[in-house]
Amino acid sequence: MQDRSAEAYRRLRNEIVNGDFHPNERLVEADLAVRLDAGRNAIRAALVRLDQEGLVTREPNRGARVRLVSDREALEIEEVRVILEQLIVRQAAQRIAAADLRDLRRSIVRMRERLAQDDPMGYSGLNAEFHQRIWAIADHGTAGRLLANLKSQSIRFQYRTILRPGRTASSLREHEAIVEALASRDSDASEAAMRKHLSHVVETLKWAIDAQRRQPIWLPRGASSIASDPG
Amino acid sequence: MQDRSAEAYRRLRNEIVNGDFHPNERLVEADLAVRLDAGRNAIRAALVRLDQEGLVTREPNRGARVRLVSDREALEIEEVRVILEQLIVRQAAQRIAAADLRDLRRSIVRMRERLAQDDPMGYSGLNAEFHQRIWAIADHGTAGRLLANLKSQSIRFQYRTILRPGRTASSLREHEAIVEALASRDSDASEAAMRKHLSHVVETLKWAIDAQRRQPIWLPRGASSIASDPG
DNA sequence: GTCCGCCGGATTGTCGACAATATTAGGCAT
DNA sequence: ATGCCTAATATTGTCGACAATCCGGCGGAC
Repeated sequence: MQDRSAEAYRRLRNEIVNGDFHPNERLVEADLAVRLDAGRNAIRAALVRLDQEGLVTREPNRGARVRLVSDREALEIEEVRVILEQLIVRQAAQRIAAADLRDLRRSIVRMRERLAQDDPMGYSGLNAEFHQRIWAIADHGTAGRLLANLKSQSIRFQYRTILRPGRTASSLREHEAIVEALASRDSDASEAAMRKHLSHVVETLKWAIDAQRRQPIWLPRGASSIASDPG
Repeated sequence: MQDRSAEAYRRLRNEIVNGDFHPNERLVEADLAVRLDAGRNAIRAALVRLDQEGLVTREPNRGARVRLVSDREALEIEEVRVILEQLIVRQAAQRIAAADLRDLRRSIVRMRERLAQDDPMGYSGLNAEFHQRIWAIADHGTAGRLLANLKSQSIRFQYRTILRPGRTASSLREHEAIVEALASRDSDASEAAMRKHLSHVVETLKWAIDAQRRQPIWLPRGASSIASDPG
């Protein structure tokens, strides 16, 4: 593979991460093949990859489904993310260059704009970009890969955390603190700032999960409020 | 897949992790198919999985090779492992039951035997088992999965660390300290003991890498001292 | 009315053949 | 002898067909 299959993989992955499917929705190879204009084996290879990546599950002779990550697992993922981000920001503090710092500050400015325009969705995108920029600065391939993977698995939950009132403003302040710590090239301070930030993220995630428990909401791709198919 | 392919995947994975191949050795689909008695597509699926897992690399139209992890990457992996093990042992301290503690102490006893018999290889196996037991106690699926994956990637390096003189004895003492901390159900103490242990592991890894740089050794599957094929 | 087993459609798993691409070997000119 | 172009080989990528398996519905027994 890596020719047609890589294309199918990318497109399918995007659709899953974007939330184009219901949780637990069946992924029928033949359907995907026509929809993505690829051979069935290309689809198969893509599904194997996505399975290994944790985005879909495959059962023998029963096909693939988009994987539903449980509340508990979302918290686990976030726990791991916290410590990985701490490791990374610590390393970033030691390697950061002037240009990097400028980029980060620009990110902050743009986030401030989104906050002023009351655009939490736009803010969320910039937030992801901000963290990825730090990964790039740290240049820690292993940790970066793992973080990217974890993020893709839990993205459905991230969506909900956006809705928390007042969260955007505090998030911005925390980001500013991280940048200042990085500017001083102080690993300990950077890690502390990141830890503080992420502890609030975890708290927000718990809030989102509780809110979800009380009143489920989620209707992607025009469907009734119940998520999974009858299976 | 998941029928024949899963079998091929397991066998191939074992062979790679056991070091049956040279680093960078080519993995020709047809050859593997006859050797593992599986169809070529089963092999293909297995290679895709192993690629995603980081054990092999695949280039378009050029096939798969067992992945060579660099010295730098081995250190990165160990860094991540350190923080993941800390997270896990902390959680294990909160969940550990009497039976778990008994098992851990039994592990220690067996390790002591190996040390007395001057059997570092046997000790190394028990060492892996010891850590996995802690993962099981912590019951942190996400972190456990990541750790298992990282370990398989860096196993070639672990082999070399075994040879360090006197390392086994100190390792055993550090393990005992971890068990005692776990016995008191003290998360902070457990994390500290684990951190101390792993800092020595990292140090030993650096030593092994340096030793390797000075005098390369490695001759799996009857071959000349030069590792990769002429390609 | 309910439970059980059988049948038909839908979907995945496997195989073989062929096309596309890379790699090697050989020949020719210089 | 060296370097370049071409042919031959080795290997991967793709397709189609068929077998194996699962799922749901239907009818009969009680």
